[in-house]
Amino acid sequence: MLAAKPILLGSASPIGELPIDTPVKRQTAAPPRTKDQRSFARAREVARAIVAERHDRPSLVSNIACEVAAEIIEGQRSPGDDLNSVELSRRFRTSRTPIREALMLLEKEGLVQIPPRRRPRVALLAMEEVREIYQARAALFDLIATAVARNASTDDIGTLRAPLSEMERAFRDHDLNTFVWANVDFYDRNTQLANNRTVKRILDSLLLRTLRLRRLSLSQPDRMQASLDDNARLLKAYENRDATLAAALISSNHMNALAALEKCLHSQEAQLTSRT
Amino acid sequence: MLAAKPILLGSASPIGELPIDTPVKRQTAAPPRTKDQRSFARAREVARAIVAERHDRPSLVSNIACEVAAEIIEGQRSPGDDLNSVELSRRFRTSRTPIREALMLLEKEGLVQIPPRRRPRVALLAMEEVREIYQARAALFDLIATAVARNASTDDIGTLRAPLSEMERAFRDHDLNTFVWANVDFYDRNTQLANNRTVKRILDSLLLRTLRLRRLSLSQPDRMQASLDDNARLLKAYENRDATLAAALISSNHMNALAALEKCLHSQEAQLTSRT
DNA sequence: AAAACGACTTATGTCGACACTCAAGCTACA
DNA sequence: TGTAGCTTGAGTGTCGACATAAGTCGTTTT
Repeated sequence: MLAAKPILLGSASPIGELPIDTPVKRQTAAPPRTKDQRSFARAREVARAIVAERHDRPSLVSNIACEVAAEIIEGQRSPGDDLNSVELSRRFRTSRTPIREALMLLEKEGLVQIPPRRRPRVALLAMEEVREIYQARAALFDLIATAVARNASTDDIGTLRAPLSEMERAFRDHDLNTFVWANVDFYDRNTQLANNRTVKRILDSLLLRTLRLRRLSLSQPDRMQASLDDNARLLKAYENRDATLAAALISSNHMNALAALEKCLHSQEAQLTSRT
Repeated sequence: MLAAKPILLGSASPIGELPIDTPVKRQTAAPPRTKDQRSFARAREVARAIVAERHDRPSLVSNIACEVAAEIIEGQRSPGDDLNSVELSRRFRTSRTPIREALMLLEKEGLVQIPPRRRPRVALLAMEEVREIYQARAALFDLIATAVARNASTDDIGTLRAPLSEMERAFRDHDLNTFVWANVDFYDRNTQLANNRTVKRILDSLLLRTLRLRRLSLSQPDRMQASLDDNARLLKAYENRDATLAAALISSNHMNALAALEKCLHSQEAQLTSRT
C-alpha cells in the first residue's frame, strides 16, 4: 500500500512531496503543501549550506537531513512531533542507519532532540532558549559588524545591496516569505564578509534554530519596516566605516526582534518547556 | 594476538591504557602514559560533560567518544592521525556503528574531521582557526562576564574562589597540568553563573577545541602569572559589580592568551592547513 | 629514475537482523 | 470507576555482512 514515489533527488526537483506512508501517528505531519514550495526549497537549500557544510557532495544522509530540516523549519512538523527512524526509513527507502545519522546531524543543529532509548522528536523551543539564542547572536554579530566595517572591501560591502533591495521589494509587496529569505541572505552575506568561518558556523547554527519563528517575528506590526530600516542604516554605517554604529545597529535590531518574539510567544505559550 | 583488556569502564578505572592491537599504522598513537593519568582522567571528565551533555547515562557511544576525545586533548593522538573505525571497533570490542556515532559526536565538537568516504582523522588546527575561536570566545565571554557581574548572587560569585586558589597553588608549585584544569574549572563556573545554557554550550565546544593548546599557551613565560592576575582581578570586579571592567578583563585575558599562542605556533607552524 | 598504471588490501557506507527497552492497551482487583 | 500489574506491539541500539570506493604497493613505461 506504499504510495510513495522515490525520494531524494540530487539537486532541483520537488522532493518531499510524498506523504508519509503509515497512517499519521500523532498529529500533523506534512500537510499537502500548496504554494510555498519555493519557500520550502529555499529552506532546504539553507539547511544544506549549514548542515552539510563540508559534505559538498550531496550524500544520502545529508539529503535526508536537509529534507527533514526543511520540514521542521517550514512548520510542517511541529515541536514535539515524533521522528522515529523506522517511519523515516520507510519513507526514504533506506535502512535506519542513514536516518539515524541524519537525525544526529539535526540534533547538533538543535532542530531535533534525541533522548537516549526514546524516539527522536522535533526540538521544543522554550522562550527562555530563544532569548539565550538571540543574546548570543547579538554578541557575535557585534563582532561581525565590527569586522565588516573595518576590514571588508567596499566592493564586498556593495554585495549587501542586492538582498537589501529584495527585502525592500518584498516589503512593498507584503510578501512575508520572500522578505524572510532575503533577510537570511542579507545576514549570510554579512557573516561571510567578516571572514571568520568559525563565528559564521556558530551563527548559522543559531539561525537555523530560530528560523521556524522568523515569520512570527516579522509578521508583528511594523516589524518588517523596522528590520528593513535597521539594515539599510547598517549598510550606510558600513559604507562610512563606522564600526561602532554598525555594531550598535545590528545588536539593536536583534534585541527588537527578540522583543517582538516575546510578545507573540508569551501570549500563545504554545511552546512547552524545553529542558527535558 | 589481541592483548587488549576489556575497555570502557563505567566511571573510574584506568581506561585507555590498552595499546592498539594492530601494529601502529602511521605514527604515534597512545604511547604508554606515565604520570599524567590524572590529567587524562580530567580530560575525559571534561569531555563527558561537554560531549555527552544530556546523555547522563554513560552510554556506549559517549564512553567511546570521551575516551577518544581525551586522547586527542592529551596529545596522545596528533592532528591528522587516522581514526579509522575498524581499528577503533577492535579496540573497544564493539561493532563499527557505535564507533561511527562517537566520531560524529567528536566531529560536531571540532575534534575530529570526517571527510566523506575517507578515514576520519584528528582535526587539524590552523593558526587562523585558533584566532577565530579566540575572537568568538572573547565576544561570548564578554556577554558572560556582564551577566555574572550584574545578576549572579554574591554567594555564587564566591564559588569562583575555590578554583582560583587552586590556580594559585598550582602556580606556586609550577604544576602546569593542575593549573590548566583549575583554569578550566574557573571558566566553567563562570559560564554556569551567567545562566545562559546556549552560550555555555557554545563556549564549552570552543574550549574543547583549543584545550590541546592550553599547555602550550600557559607554558609561555609569565603567562600563568598573567592569567592568574587577570582572573583574580575579574573576581574582584564581579564582587564590585563592575560589569564593564569584568568584561574588559576577560576579553583582554583571551586576547593575551591568543597572542601567546601565536608566538608559539607561528614559530613551529607544525599545524598544517586546516580547511580541506 | 620518476611517473603512470594496475592488482590487491583495507575501510567506508549501507543493509537487514536481533535482543532489549519503552509505552500503550488490557486485565485484574479494589 | 480508578489504579496497579501484566501483556503485547513498536522502536532503539548494536551487530555482522556486503558492495563499492580509497589506499597501497609492486610493476611497467617513458
